[in-house]
Amino acid sequence: MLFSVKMQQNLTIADVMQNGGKWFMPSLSLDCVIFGFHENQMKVLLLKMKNAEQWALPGGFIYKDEDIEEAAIRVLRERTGIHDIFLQQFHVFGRPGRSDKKFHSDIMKKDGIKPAKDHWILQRFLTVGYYALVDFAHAIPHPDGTSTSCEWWDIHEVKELFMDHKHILDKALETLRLQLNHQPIGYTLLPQKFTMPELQKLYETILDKKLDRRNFQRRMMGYGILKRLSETRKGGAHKAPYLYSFDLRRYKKALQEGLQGGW
Amino acid sequence: MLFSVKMQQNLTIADVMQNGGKWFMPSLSLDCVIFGFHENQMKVLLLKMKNAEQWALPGGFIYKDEDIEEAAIRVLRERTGIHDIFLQQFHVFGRPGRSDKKFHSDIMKKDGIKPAKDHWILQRFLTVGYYALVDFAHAIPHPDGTSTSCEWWDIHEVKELFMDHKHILDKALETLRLQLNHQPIGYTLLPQKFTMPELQKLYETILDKKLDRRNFQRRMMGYGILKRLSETRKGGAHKAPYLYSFDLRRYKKALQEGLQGGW
DNA sequence: TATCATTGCGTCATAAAGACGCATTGTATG
DNA sequence: CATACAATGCGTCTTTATGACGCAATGATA
Repeated sequence: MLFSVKMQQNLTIADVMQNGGKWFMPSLSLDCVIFGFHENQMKVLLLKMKNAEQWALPGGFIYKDEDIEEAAIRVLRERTGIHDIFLQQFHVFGRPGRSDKKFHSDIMKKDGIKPAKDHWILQRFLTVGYYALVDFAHAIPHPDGTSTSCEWWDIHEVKELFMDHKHILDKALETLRLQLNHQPIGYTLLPQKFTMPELQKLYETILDKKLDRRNFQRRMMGYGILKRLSETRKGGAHKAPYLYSFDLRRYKKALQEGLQGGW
Repeated sequence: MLFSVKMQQNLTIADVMQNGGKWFMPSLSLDCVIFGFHENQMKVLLLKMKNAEQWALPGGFIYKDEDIEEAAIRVLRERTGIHDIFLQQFHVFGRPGRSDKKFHSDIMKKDGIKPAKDHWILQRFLTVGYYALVDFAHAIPHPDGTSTSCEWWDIHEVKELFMDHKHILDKALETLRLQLNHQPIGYTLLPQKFTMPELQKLYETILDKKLDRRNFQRRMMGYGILKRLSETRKGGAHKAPYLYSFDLRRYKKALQEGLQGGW
C-alpha cells in the first residue's frame, strides 16, 4: 500500500499521517489489482507516485469499524468512479520485511514532521489483496492524494512496481487464471455487447495462449450462456461479426458449477 | 481465534493477556483448518474450549516480526506434532463484528483482571484462514493452554463452532474442493502406501458424491502419477487390493498444470 | 471346498476436444 | 461496378475422454 490519503481525497497527507493511527486498523492495508480489457489487451490500473519515480497499485487503509471489503469497494470507487464493481479477495501478503519504512519516514521528514519510531505508519504492514474486473469504457481513472497520475497499463509492460506490488499483481493474475471457469470474467470485463473474437481475445490474454477460433465459438455457445443479437459490428475492415451479450441468469447458474472443461 | 496461549504452552493465560500487546501484531490472528483422513472420513481437528461448552479451530497470534505462514506452521506443529506440514492460506475473515469481545473480557474478569476498554484483546480482530492437510496417523493432537482437549471431528458432524469458525471451516472445504486438481490432496492426506478404494473414498468425501469405482481407477492411472506396488493389503474380508504410492516427481509436475478434467 | 463381496481389467456407447474445410460477408481496390 | 481479400459462421472428421456396466479373479469366511 501507499501510505496514504487514497480514500480521503480532501485530506492532506499530513492529516493522515497524524490521525491515521486513530482512524484506521493498525498494521493493515489493502491493495487492489484493477483489471480492464481494452484493444484486445489486459490492462491494470496503476498510480504514479508523487514522491518517487515508481508506480504502485491503488490501495488504502481500513477504518476501525469498516468491513475490509467495504474499504476495497471504496478504493475502487474512488479510483474508477464505478460503483457496482466485481471484486475478489485473493491473498494476504504479510512478510515481515515487506513494508518500505524508509520511504514513509522520508516523506514525513520532507514535510517537516519527525515521526516517532512507534508511529503507526512505520509499523510492519500486512496487505489484503483484492482483484477487480471492470468495464474499461466505464472506468475513469482518478489519482489519489499520493499520486500524480492514474493510468491503465498493459499487464505485459509492467516490469517493476513499488514494494511487493509486482508480486501482488502476478499473484492476482495467477488466481484469475485458476478461477477462469468460476468467475464472470467476460461479463465484468467486456461491455454489454461484444463480438465473439473479442471474447476469445479476452480468454487468450488471460490464458496467455492462442485458441482455435472455431472451436472456441462452438464451446462458448455450448455453454448456453450467450445470446446472439441480430446486430452486427459494422465498421471493421472485413465481415461484420455478430454482437453477443450474456444471458445473465444462465451465466450465473453455470458459474456455480463452474464452466466445464479445461483450457 | 481463541484469545489465547495457543502458541506458548508454558505461558499462562494471564501472561498472554498482559503481554500479548507487546509481543503480537495488533488486531490480527490466524486460524487453521487441519484436515485429516481416517476410516474413510474427512476429519478436522478441533479444540474444546476451557471456558465454554464450545469447540473452536486451533489458532494463534503472530509475533511482531514473524511471517504469518511461520506462525501457522508453529500452530500446526504444536497441535499435531508434525513438522513438515502442507498448508495453504485461503481467506481473510474481517467483518467488524466477528470478534467475541464479551467472551474475552469475561475470562479476564474471572481471573481477577479488569481489562481496560482499549486492551489489545478487546479490539476488533481479523483472522487469516489456513487449511492444512496432514497424515492422520502421524498427527498427535495436543490441546493448548485455552483448551481442555483436542480431537478429530468428522466434518459432517460439526454443527456449530466458536464465533465464525464454522463459516471458516465451510470456506476451507469449499476452497479445497475448488483446488482439488491443483493440490496434492492424496499425497498429504493419505499414508505413503494406500489402496485405490482409499484414494477414491478421499475424493468422494471431499466432493461429497459417489464415483464409479472402475472409471476412477482408469482415470487415476491415466494421470501417470501413481506407482502400483507389488504388495497387497491383506487382512480385509475380501480380495486383497494392491497398494499404491505417488510418483512424487510426476505428481508435482502434473499438479502444476492441474490434473485434467472435472469431477 | 463353496460362498461372496470386493477387486482388476475390459467393452461399448456417448460426449467433448482438437484440427481443419469451405462458403459467406462487408470493406477495400482498381 | 466487379473483384480481391481477410475475417466470420458453420460444418465435418478424427481423436480422446467420460459414463455405464460386464465378468473373471481373489482371498477371507463359513
